[in-house]
Amino acid sequence: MSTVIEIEIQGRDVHMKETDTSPPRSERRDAAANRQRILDAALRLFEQHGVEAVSMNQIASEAQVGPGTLYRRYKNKSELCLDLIRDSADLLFEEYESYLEQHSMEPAQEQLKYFIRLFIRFREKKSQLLIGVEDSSQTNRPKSRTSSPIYNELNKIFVSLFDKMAASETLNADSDSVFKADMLQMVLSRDFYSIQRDVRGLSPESIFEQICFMFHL
Amino acid sequence: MSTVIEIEIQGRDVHMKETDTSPPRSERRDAAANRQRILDAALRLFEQHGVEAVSMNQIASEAQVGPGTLYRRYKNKSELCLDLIRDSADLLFEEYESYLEQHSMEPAQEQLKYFIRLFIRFREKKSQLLIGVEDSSQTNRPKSRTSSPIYNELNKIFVSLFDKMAASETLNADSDSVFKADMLQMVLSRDFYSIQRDVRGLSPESIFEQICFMFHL
DNA sequence: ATATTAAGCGGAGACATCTCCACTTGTCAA
DNA sequence: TTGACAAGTGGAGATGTCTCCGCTTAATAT
Repeated sequence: MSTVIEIEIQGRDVHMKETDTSPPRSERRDAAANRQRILDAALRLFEQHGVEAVSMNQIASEAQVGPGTLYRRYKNKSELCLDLIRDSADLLFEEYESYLEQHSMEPAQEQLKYFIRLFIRFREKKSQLLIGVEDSSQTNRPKSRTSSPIYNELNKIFVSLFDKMAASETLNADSDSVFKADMLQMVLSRDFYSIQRDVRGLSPESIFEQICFMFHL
Repeated sequence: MSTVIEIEIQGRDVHMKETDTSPPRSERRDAAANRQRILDAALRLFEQHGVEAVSMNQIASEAQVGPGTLYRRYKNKSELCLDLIRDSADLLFEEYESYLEQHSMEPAQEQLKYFIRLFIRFREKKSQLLIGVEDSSQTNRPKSRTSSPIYNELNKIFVSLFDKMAASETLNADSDSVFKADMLQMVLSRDFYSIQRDVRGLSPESIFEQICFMFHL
């Protein structure tokens, strides 16, 4: 339990500043260096060969650390991708925040449409890494997708938007916002999105329109 | 290419009769015996330890064949599960056919609802094996889910039903039946269904109702 | 400076998937 | 029967994921 919390804290430290000698026992300097080398190596290999084609072993040896060291930080490739995409994801949320501040009076429907558009752009730009995040490797299957922090952040946003929409509608039936949100995320997930894009041949714009239609937006 | 076709034919032979000495060069007797032993072993192990916990190696050695022999027939565990579930799936489709014959005049909407109910029952009864079918192991990822024969059979049914519904509606907008069908299948897939059932705590009935609501049924 | 100590390291190895290919064995035609 | 041959076999091994655990070492207290 405490372990999990500490790792969480370390992760945030790295994202905040460089020289941070605050009370909660900072990350060892050599460990930080290794972490950076891992991230660099992973990014390089991913760009060169594609996320799917690169193995954890390759990353480890490219970063000149043992496999154990790599797995110590990242339970699997999915978590590694998550770390690599974290900054972009934060940017996505920030962009949405700043939009919200300037369009706080717009109907929730429009806000939702804006966010969906934003997310689809994100998906297109970071497709490779996002796919990496989404398929958790076999061993820790049990919870998988739903447990990803990004999934939950997104879910919170969608639920609150659907709630707002339900509240503003005069006659609304038994629509469950959580169900709707999960469904929307399913539709925006790799599994569905890739089928529509690559198998069915839809453009991102068409997909957006179909989604809006299905969710009455 | 020809290989694929022949395997297909052999598969059907086994499902049709026992002693079938028809022209297209039947399956060797010893091979058939092995196949049966594999199926038996797999079913036994799956029931005892759960699908996810059983490895292809275990199945092979339990069936007293080499790993190569096992993989010769089934590219992965997913295909093996498919073979084990095939009969039940056929039954599902047959049950639907016979329903259709007796309710051919009902609105497509009702027919669709009936089929969804049928499928949810199927899901509940065969959850273990169905999950096994749905997650294709890593190596042949590219196409995965969409390419499963069962996925396509289901898709055909859903598309035709949505088409029928669209036709009977006087004012219908740009609703794409294929998109809807894919979406419905997504919602009935392991990924989504399990979340709703196990994480969100919904009962099969609630899930059914939510689905109907979301698809205007 | 030095000792203490837990974070961090790395690689051996358990176990999984899947391929390859030299060998065996039913089957069929002669 | 028997020989030819394709269908079928099995297991070694390539490659991958992930764990375990004894050793190393940076950070802190003395």
